[in-house]
Amino acid sequence: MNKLVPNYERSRVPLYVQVASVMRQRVEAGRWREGEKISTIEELESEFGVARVTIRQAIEMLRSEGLLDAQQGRGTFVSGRPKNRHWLNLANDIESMVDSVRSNILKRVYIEEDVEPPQLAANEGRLADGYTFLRSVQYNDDEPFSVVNLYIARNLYAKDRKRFTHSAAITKIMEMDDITIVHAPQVVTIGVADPETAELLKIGLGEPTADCRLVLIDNNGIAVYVADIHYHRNCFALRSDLIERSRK
Amino acid sequence: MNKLVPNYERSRVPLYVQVASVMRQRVEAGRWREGEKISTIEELESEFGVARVTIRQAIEMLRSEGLLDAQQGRGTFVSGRPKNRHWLNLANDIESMVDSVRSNILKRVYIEEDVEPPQLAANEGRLADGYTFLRSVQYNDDEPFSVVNLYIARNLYAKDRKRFTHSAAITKIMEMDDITIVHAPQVVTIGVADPETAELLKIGLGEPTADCRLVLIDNNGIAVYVADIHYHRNCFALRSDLIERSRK
DNA sequence: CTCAATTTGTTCGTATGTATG
DNA sequence: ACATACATACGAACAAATTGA
Repeated sequence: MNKLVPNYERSRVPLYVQVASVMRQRVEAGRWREGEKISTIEELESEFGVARVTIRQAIEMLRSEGLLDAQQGRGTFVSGRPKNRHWLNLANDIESMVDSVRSNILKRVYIEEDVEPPQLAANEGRLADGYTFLRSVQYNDDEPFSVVNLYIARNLYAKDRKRFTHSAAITKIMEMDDITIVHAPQVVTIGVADPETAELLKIGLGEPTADCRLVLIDNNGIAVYVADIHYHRNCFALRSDLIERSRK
Repeated sequence: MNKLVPNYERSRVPLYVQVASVMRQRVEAGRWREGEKISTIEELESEFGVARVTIRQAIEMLRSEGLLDAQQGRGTFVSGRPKNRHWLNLANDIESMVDSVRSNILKRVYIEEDVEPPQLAANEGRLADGYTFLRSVQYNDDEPFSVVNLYIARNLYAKDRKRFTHSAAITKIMEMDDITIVHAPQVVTIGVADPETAELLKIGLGEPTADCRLVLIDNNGIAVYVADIHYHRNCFALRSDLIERSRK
């Protein structure tokens, strides 16, 4: 008993929210199947070591998400599964990256020319003379799934303002004959939503996101494209095959 | 004003924790430099649209983490940066994967023979006759950074119980002459810590983790190795180069 | 040195949320 | 449903430390 209280101390999130997280994962992973009757409140009570009301609050949360359905006298049943899980596959090579963004619906929310340059890591090349900053949001089915914060070298942007304003920059850049991209370092980490990102992705402040940093470096060693992309964690996945990858 | 309250409604995490997350990220990203004086409490109050006490609670959180130092009459200063960020590089090919786990310090916490087989996705091969389940925790500097839940085909495990019990399974399998691995599909997603994982990684229940699913498929199409790995989000990073990758 | 401005620290009262039994 | 306890959040007032005119 009382298994969770020490964890509660660790995370500062309300207990019933923690309990709800675990139960949500059980539904999602299929440990609790759709239509199935889950454990009674009393069983859950003793399993999690929390009070009855706390379990009820957690169930209420999942009920409002459409995952559970509690019926007096009968029990609590799984009524649905979370949607939109991991349908986005982050690209592993530049061709599929270009392919995947070609058909994206995006909305530019902010553009500013001649901004402070981004900070570059050791392997991310050298700074261009100046940058234009673009922020856009990608939508799927009217739901936002990623926010792109992008620095493009000023001279590149100047070549086709209109195009960069209305469609994905990476496609345009790879099509340019006079630019050769020789490196494209990418780093994927887990980050937290800042106020702007939270607002655009419609998630809570401080909630986790999949963060992707992608830089395109031309044959002069200049970082002509520097992107910080925040993906909604529920639609993000990165698939690869370690064997196909290594035999070349 | 009152910018955050709608976000608060979205996430159910205490407001001061949300504010602390944002401020922590500012320190980490270098927007607030080490030694620098940050905005006054009153400025933060109006920026975040929350009460004074809420800002103070957030600052107190970061103070206890060693990131901020508030001095009466002077202001609040950045006193350090978060440690242990992204030092683990998830492998992109099987050789570096084997290399990286060779020197790992791990602790087996649970072994069970003849368990229920894991559920396999479409591209993850066919089930072996039976499986042995192994759970281990990886440590770095006495800090846990990943939990590995592993199913090994029973016949493989039987070949060298001792070895599988005491060191990394993947190394052993790749060394075996009579087994040829032809596919190694890997999927990386963002998950949440269940009670066992939270306990082993010493994090809060429901906190995000980087989840890696790795399957080794032999030349008969059998999934001989099925791993679900949960990484501590703070030490996880996946680095690659989209260009080097695509030219082979 | 003193004074005023600035900034963090502390406390009160109130309201609501969370958790237990 | 109820009683109790504690956490969270607000607004406002006042105290204490620091700084510079």
